[in-house]
Amino acid sequence: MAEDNRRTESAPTAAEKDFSDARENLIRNIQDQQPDDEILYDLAELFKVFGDSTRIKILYSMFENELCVNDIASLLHLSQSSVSHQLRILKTSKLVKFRREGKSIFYSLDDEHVRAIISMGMEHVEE
Amino acid sequence: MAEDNRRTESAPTAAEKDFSDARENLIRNIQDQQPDDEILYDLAELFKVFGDSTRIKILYSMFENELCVNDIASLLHLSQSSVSHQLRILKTSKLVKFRREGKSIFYSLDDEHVRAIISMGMEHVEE
DNA sequence: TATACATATGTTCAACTGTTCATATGTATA
DNA sequence: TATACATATGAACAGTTGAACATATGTATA
Repeated sequence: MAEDNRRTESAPTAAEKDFSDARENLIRNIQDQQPDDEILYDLAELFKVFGDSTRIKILYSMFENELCVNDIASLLHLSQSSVSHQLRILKTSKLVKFRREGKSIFYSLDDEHVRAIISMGMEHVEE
Repeated sequence: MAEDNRRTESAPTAAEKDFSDARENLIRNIQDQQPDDEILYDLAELFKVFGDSTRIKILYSMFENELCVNDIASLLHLSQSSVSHQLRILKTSKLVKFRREGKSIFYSLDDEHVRAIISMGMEHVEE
């Protein structure tokens, strides 16, 4: 009952052992090189923001122009509330910036990264 | 009761009207230039795949190496099932490719776009 | 300061998503 | 072909999320 019943096959050969040792080393190296969980979490959060078709449409509409909430709402046939909610998310994740002019607030893409990320994604999709 | 009560303010000036006409033109131009909804939907779907920390970790672990399911599971302390489920999603969206070698299946990033998108995101996050 | 316009916020709810567990499929070898 | 290993799949459940609605805040002007 207490005997070793883990394998009915023969013991690993020396070559097999070398291979599996190398594999374990590789895994440990990757573990060490992997960025902190927190950074990868933030990275996922960033992409999550791009990962909604309403937000992508909003971002795309601002690709070359600054727009205010009502512009976007009428442009994309969305409710004002919905646009405002989504813009808040885009502001929070620093994907858009804004400036006030009288009663209106003009939104635009925050930096070139945003454009670059969208463009990269476009290339991948348009294959 | 039937009278026009929409505005108690004065009628728009000529300058105001010009501005609002120009604005409407701008909106129509953007509408025309906007890619098809279907493409923007696909784009959002693509980013949605990047938008999960488990999948990002998996992708990152394959940044420079091909790995098999169990490698990833032990590397990231995830269940085999979870890794397999996520790899299926990554396969479906063409972010990873794979090759079989005996009992194992080695996964790796599908192309340079994937690396580029992750790198862009990293730059944005690491500010 | 009352009114209209522009934007923001809070809440509720249905739909979606990732994980887990159990199980199935595929592959190599004794 | 029986066994072990590697991966895949299916179902159920908890947590998350976007949309809609009502309402609040901020701003300009009469």
